[in-house]
Amino acid sequence: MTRSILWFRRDLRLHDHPALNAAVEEAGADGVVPLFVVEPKLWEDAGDSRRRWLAANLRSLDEACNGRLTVRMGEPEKVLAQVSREQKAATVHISRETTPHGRRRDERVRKSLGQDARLTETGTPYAIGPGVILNGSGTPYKVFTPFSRAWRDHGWPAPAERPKRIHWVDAGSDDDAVRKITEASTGHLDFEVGEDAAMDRWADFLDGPVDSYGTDRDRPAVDGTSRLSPYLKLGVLHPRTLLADLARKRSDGAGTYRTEIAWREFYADVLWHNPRSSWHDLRDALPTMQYDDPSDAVEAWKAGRTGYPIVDAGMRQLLETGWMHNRLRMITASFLTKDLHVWWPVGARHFMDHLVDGDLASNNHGWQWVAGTGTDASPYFRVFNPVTQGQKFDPDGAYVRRWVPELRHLSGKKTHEPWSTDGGYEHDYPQRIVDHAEERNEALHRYEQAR
DNA sequence: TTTTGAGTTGTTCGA
DNA sequence: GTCGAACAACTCAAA
Repeated sequence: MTRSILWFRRDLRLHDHPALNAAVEEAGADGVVPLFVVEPKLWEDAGDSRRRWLAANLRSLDEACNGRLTVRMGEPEKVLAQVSREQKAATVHISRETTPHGRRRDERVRKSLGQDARLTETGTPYAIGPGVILNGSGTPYKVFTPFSRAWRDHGWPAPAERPKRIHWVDAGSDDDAVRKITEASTGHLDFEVGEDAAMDRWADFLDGPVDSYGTDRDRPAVDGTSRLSPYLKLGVLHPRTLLADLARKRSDGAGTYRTEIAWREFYADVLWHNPRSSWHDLRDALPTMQYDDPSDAVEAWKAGRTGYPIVDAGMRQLLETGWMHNRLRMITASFLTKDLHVWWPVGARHFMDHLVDGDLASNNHGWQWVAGTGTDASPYFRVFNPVTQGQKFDPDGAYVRRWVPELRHLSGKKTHEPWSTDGGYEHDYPQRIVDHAEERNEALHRYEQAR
């Protein structure tokens, strides 16, 4: 008897899944138990969007496993020990997890399995596992560009073939876990659920939009980004699959898109080497920086009522859909940190609570990049001007009009400055909560003091 | 070891 | 409207 368990975590797919292949190869006719463990704390902390997205994709994965997906609720070290005993499984197969929580959890599981079963890691959610790419001195890169060159030169394996036959074994789900997933999976989602839908979206993006990605990705009113982040978050798609297809494209846009994948890999690598950086400043460059406590202004920011159209449009897109265009993530993050002078984890937490694609490494290091505490030792005087950004990247105001109905009577550059337009406020759009020019100076002043 | 060039995504000012 | 320089000085990576 060599039945094996495939413990799904951030790898909810059947294509290009090395750990699945390892499980199938080992188990053969004795079968593979496809298992998902609902961890109570992670489940509660995920936020409605991400919980719904996870639940819906689990139901899709269950279908792909012929209805045999086993879902259990509880602490993984207990659940895995129990299921492996029940099934007399020799091996629990996983994709290696590299987040702080995942690393601690998997170590606990390894201990709890003891002599009864092995925990075998095959692959990671990344093209190149975090920790692999090192510079000439044998230490981790701290700057993106040299990392991305080394990453590209290192290369990655071709996608793994999906096993031809898989003998799935249902080990029996908890009623409680099934009920939680069923309940959570109802309601609207802005993204098509499941692996087939992810592949379709990728094929559509690859068949055209990717070629103009270099410019269109900065236009929030245009559907010019891949919108694959929710799938990558749960491993419904693996970046290796994307990279293999991109290698057949010659366009500049495809190159830019590959660089974005490199950013995802870079931030995972940074987190691997600096687990504390998820919620603490990566660089202690601003030790005495003065921050303001969260106040009504932060609530206005969260609600999309700052009086700055492009900021409000982004924040409302987040609340309404669980996703925000990347250009808006920068603009809104700059507003919280530079215009409201609030410490970045406040904003990072809000994003994690609402983003369907909320990923600790990418989200929190992205926030630190904006706040000036992250990997980029670049000028602290980089303060996004919400009006200039709006006029540059949403020139006719279409994005603002889509998310801020109070401004639908405006068009063109005026959409971004209702205060200088007759009738700009006739539909009760809020007045600006701060003066950007003043707060920019205040931010520069505080940075100067902190250095 | 020392030196040198470079660093995602910006803004403002003045020519 | 467009373009280049200045912002101020630091860390990193590699020669």
